[in-house]
Amino acid sequence: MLKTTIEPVIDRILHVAIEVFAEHGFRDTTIREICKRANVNVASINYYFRRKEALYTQALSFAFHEANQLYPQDSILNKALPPEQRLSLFIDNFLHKLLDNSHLGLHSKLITREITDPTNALNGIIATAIAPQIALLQEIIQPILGNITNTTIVHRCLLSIFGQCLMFKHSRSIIDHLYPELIADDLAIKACAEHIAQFSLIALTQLAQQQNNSIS
Amino acid sequence: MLKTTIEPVIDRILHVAIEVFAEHGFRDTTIREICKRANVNVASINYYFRRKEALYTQALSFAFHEANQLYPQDSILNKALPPEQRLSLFIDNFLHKLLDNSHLGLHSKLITREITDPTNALNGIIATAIAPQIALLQEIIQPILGNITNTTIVHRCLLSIFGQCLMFKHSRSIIDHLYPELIADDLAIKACAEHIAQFSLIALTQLAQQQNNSIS
DNA sequence: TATAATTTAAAACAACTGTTTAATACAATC
DNA sequence: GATTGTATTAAACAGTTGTTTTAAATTATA
Repeated sequence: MLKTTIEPVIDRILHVAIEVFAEHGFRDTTIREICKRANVNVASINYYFRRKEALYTQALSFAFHEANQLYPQDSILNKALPPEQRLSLFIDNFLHKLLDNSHLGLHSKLITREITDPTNALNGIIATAIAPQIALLQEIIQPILGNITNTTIVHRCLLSIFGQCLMFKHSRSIIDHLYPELIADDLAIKACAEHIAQFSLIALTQLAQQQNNSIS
Repeated sequence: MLKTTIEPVIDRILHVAIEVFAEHGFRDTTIREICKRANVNVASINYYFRRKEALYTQALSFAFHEANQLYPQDSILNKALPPEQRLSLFIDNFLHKLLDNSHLGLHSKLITREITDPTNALNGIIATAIAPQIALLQEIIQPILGNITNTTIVHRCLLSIFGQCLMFKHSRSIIDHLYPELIADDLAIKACAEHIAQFSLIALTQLAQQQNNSIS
């Protein structure tokens, strides 16, 4: 008897799991729902993954891996570029990752869920996926901040930038309701990314300048 | 037989409900857990509130009401104050509301949950509680933005400011993990509020100035 | 082909869920 | 004091959950 796809059962389960976990979260996702969509028996989950939690953890790793492949950061990593440009590229890349409406959108939704309502998997995610991104942004803005080396201040600036981006993801329900035109299409998203980059660059530059003035 | 408190049963249920809903979210909260903590029979919920959803809705309204009472915005509403000062006050008020560690912290957690993972109650909350706050911030920053009247740009600026604040709530798990010193105590929170105010004010002012230059 | 290992399937299990029932206790009113 | 409306209780109901069992089918191996 032919299956609906040639895709191996275990991959089919993982793909569907990302989908359903993203939609309903870990606790509200039922194994039976995943099995129904993946067209496999409930016992298969236990056979391949032992427990629901193990399936969830594997789905998360898979999501990160795929997200990094679909939105590469090569140009951002290029240290030869001026920091202002790298900042723009970083924000644009990050925002598009967050607001992706394709299959990948499920990934960022899954990760967002893990941040706002953590499970045991969060620590691993912070270490392997989130911390490196923060470190990258810090490396980018440090030259802009110039003489500002106080870590607390730098951290606050990092959060200011990430906060502006994540707003579009974490408070999506409100934006959809009040300002849907802001994220209507790819062009609108690009404009938002440019706004955040401009808004942040102005602030960072001016903060650095004020620091210089206070020293001299 | 004496009850553990003199507080009426219905109030006891509501208070405990806020607590448990904030901890576990609507769907993961069980009526039995609420009843256990409130020391009432499971049938009492049905007796007083008919359905779990009705209890949730009432708990949400109650949370907003209490939050507004504990963190009044009188000074912010004073239109005689300069907009720069009102902006600082607004951000400080908002951030303290978000990061309150007392009983009220449960309220903002409950509301945050509703934003990131909406139920049917969201529409009502946006209309009665969220939209007015956004309108207030818009009223405050409009004078700073000066000639910038393009609504899309204004909306993006609003989101930039709210995003910086909400970062501390929505991504609390990450901040607790990586930068716990940023929100260690009331003083640290106040410093964060000042940072956000300064960061935003610089950007808003400069954006307005650039607009003026491009016109002339 | 015969045997073993792997994969799928249906059904059952035990625990938990929101909600309802039916019976009782309590309070106020007549 | 009997009666009425309110409040509380324990138990049951019907449905769902993660997980396991047991058996059948499929595939690989000898």
